[in-house]
Amino acid sequence: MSGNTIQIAIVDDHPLILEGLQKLLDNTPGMEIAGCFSTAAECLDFLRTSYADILLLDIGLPDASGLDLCRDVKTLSPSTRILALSNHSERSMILQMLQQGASGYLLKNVAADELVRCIREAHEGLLTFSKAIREIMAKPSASALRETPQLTRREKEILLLIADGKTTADIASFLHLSPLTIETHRKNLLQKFGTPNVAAMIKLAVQLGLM
Amino acid sequence: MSGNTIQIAIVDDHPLILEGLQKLLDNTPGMEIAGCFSTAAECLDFLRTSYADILLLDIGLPDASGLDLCRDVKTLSPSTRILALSNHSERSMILQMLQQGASGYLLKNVAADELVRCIREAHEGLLTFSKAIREIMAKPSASALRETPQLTRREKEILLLIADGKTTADIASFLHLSPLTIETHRKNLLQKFGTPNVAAMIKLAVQLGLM
DNA sequence: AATTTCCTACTGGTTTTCCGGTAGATGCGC
DNA sequence: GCGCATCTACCGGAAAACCAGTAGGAAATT
Repeated sequence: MSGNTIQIAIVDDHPLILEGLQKLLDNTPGMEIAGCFSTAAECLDFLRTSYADILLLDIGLPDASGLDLCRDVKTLSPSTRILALSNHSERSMILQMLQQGASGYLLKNVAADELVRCIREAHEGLLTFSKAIREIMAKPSASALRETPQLTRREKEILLLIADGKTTADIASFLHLSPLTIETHRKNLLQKFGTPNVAAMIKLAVQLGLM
Repeated sequence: MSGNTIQIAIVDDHPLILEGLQKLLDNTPGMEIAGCFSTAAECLDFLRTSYADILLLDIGLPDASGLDLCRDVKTLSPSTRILALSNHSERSMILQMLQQGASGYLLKNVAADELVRCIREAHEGLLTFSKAIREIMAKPSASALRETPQLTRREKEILLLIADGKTTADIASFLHLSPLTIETHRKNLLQKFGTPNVAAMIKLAVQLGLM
């Protein structure tokens, strides 16, 4: 697989960036470009037959979302470390890429030496970020500060059970309560979240980290 | 607020750890212990009247979940940087703490100099982790590799609308399709996710990063 | 050309949720 | 002791979701 040089694949639909990265990394000792692609499909094709230690992945590709591609790459080649490259820096996107198995996240305005450092760290099996990202992530996010409905103990308990796919009757017998009681709690939950039905409520609850 | 020394608060229900941290940090130049607490309630009380630059937060407290406390602290004192301290190192917990606004995550077996480094970095407004955590996070997670159901374009589209709280009728008129068609898609979605109802499906979908 | 997948649409029936109330018991804080 | 929040429980009815099928046409793949 990997010799003593780090094999790097790059996927980015912007030709200039692709060229720039290619030149930079080819002239860096210990690193080697294994392939350059401008679409998700090409990139996945490559990984079906060849190997890369690191994949620099532009998450703004035209033919697939960064999240999908990240997941697909990890399925195809779990040991390839993915470094996400992006122009935007929304916390939620960063967190989602990490959830999908990315090993790091860099803004595209990253300095050359910082990029090289991040590739090295990712190759050593470490999570890594450019400094700008570390600053953004350490700031309290608006979404984290979004007021979470104040739930009672019972309500939290029932919320979890609902999210597990239990029906009112299931929950009632599980908690040894009347189904009517559970219905009341369910009703209050929907009201507190301000959502019209459980689908929207569960989405909100998961995004707020309540599960 | 903060002078030239970093004001540190600690909350941990394990007396030994509390003592150890206290001794260590009090003997570190540039750092000062602002308060030590063994329960979430005490900690929140303190923050209502006093200030800390950094809060070392044990996420295994008896009287509140780490996530709840993190959220409450951030609401009470948004500029306090939270460093999560924990014995367990599940990816999902780490991601959730970050979502709630934590500035870093350390395992309790962290070395003294690493702890000091992390506190300094967090105080500078940077996201920071102990090395063990960076290793764990860079590994492909089981949950990320959990096979995501293969959804068609239509199904993804409808999944998002369902998660937004739209009813079958809403979606049908929005997409100019028969409600019966939407029902079929909904049914297929439930089957592909293997969930008994939308509540469980939406939870899974959000956790898989599909939203 | 043949096969598979996807999108569309339907039948008919059961279960569950959703909505609008009301209301007694308990425990907690002021 | 009084108020407030919480937990419990109920009614009746409308709306929506859920289940188990069938089926034709379009599009992509082989």
